[in-house]
Amino acid sequence: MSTELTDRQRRILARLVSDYIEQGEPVSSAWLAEHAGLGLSSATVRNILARLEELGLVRQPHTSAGRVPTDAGYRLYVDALLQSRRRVRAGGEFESRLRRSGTVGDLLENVSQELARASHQIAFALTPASPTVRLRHIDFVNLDSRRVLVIVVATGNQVTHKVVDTPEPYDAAVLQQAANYINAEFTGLTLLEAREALVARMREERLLYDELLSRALRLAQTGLDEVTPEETVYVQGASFLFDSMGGSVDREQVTLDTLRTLFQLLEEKHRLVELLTSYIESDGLTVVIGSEHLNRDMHPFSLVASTFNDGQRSGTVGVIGPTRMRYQRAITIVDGVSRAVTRVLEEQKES
Amino acid sequence: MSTELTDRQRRILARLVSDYIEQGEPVSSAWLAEHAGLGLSSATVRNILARLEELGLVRQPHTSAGRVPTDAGYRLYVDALLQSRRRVRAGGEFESRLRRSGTVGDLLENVSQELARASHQIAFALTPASPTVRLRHIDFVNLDSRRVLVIVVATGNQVTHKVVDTPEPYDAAVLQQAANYINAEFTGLTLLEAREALVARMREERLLYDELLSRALRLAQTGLDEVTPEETVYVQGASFLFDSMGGSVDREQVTLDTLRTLFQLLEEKHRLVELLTSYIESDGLTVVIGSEHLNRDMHPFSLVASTFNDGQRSGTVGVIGPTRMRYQRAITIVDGVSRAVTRVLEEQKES
DNA sequence: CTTAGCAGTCTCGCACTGCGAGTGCTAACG
DNA sequence: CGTTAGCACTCGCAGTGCGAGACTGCTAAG
Repeated sequence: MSTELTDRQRRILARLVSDYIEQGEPVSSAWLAEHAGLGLSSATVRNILARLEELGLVRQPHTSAGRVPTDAGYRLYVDALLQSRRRVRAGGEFESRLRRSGTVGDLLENVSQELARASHQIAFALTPASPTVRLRHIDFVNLDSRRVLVIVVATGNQVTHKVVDTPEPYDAAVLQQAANYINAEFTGLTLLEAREALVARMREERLLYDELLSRALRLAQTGLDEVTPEETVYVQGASFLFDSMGGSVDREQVTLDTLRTLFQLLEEKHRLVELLTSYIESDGLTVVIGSEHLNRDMHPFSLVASTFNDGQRSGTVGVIGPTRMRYQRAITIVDGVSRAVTRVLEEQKES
Repeated sequence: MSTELTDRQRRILARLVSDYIEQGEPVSSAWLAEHAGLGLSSATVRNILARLEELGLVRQPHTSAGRVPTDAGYRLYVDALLQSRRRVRAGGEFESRLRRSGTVGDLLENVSQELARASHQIAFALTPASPTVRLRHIDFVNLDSRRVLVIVVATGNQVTHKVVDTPEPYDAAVLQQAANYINAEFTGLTLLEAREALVARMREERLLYDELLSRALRLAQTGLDEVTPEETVYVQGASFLFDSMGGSVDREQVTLDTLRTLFQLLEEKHRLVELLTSYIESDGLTVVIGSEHLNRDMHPFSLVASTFNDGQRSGTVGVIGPTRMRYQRAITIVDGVSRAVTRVLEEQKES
């Protein structure tokens, strides 16, 4: 592993991986000799392949078959891609559609749809619960004697709501007052800051013994505590996964069982979020290939993701597909979309 | 088809269907002779089966195989089940969880989860856009000079929101006033009624030339127009579908391709809604079997659904599975859950 | 109408085979 | 010493043939 590859080895490997990705069949030495562009005979190529196999970069499904990349082989290939990456700006038509989405939710939904459509793979977009999201507006609606609907609007026009049980009944006027108070005093703070400011204020007000205000404050606190904007995930294009298991059911590494497991994973939002957030690298594009995943269920699959960040809100967009994935394509698309998202968010922040 | 079946034929058919459902293999005449409880020889059973086959109720996959029900066969079986139905009250633990869900959305999500869990099949719950839903609360949030976030709370605590473009800027005070006005005057009306009342009021107010109020009213109207609570669908348990294609890939009628098509259908919410709402019968339980579906893509599958209705809001819950489904079980579960939903909604309406 | 018996049909699993693809090795070559 | 031609060898794969087993439909007798 530690051994550096010669240039020739690298080129053979690259060709092998990309041909295998396109064709889906083990690549033979003869084919490489003829098409790799180096003037080599198949015998020489065989020697090189044997070496690559020793290094764990390729393997043969059975004795008399061509070579197939291992996850490590894909890794080298992808790393090379990432270095010589050209940046492509996503279609302007798409970006203007993004610009038109009113809320972060709409935006991410559009993103996941576009990603799935363009990459023909399963796509996701999420924005995790962020401590830097700021309060924009709050509202209380009286439901009955013991329950109040709390509606919180955060930056990004993210609307969340929750019904909270209250120990004592409130009447509409108090609710209105509480909302007005918070909206006047605390908007622009992060949710955490708002909560702290609220607690501090309550301590002061206690001294004043203003019963009404004090109760309003208490309610406001409960509301803020419970209605934190959650992480939201949008997943699109699940049906594309079926493409990855071509006609030959048993030959491919993606079996019905692994597919099923992945679907289960996708259905449990919290597990999915956990998985994805663990890959949010400091910045930029991440590719996780097959067995590099910590999660066993993901071993047959690769993930191409990119984080976006406008300083206030971060998030991840990307695609999931079989390890035999068109990485070049996926990387270009994900990168382009992610940049578009960042641009759009930056713009909206200014306004 | 028009011919009435004899009692014996019915019993044979019922036994055949239920055994096939349990075992998944074509049922032979010998097996039926021994286990059907009628004191008949296999030869006699064969005669009966031949007759049932003429009637299109059963068929044999190949010459020397046992019989398998056709969709028409399932239909007869299910109709018999529906007549002699015993009602089972769903677990109280589940019902109390339902009761705790604050909004209609939460409730339906809980329902779909419970249905999937209990039936081991893909489950859905939806409430369509309903003209009888009433306005509970409205709120406007200023975003920038041209955009306003409108938040509508309807009965059932259904919160919907949308960003609307406005031709002219509003300032916060106007928005506040507009919201207050609508909340004071129009809550309790259906959305349609509210809209009409608003238009009528605008005509009056125009005469008064109160610029501020008139603009507030206009905004309110736009808001109500655009933010109609949409139908929402919750789907759970998609991964259970994989169970329906047991090991023998080619024998079963559910193939990879049909599965794929169904997944595509499930992903496009609007198509799914269209499909499901078309089955909302006047009342009660509906079972749609295989080729009875209008939609070709649904032919390999059956659907068991039940509508609920609390007078104000209607909806549908149910499950989807292969035509070889445990109908008895599915019907009991869906029926129980649907009744539980109705009860819970009725209770909440009173309070 | 029912039933025993029987011939006929079709699937399934198994073993066998020939073919083709592709490799690894070896020996010769520049 | 790297490269290459040649060759023997290994396997997977698809096709074939065969026997066993499972059911049926039919017929003739009860």
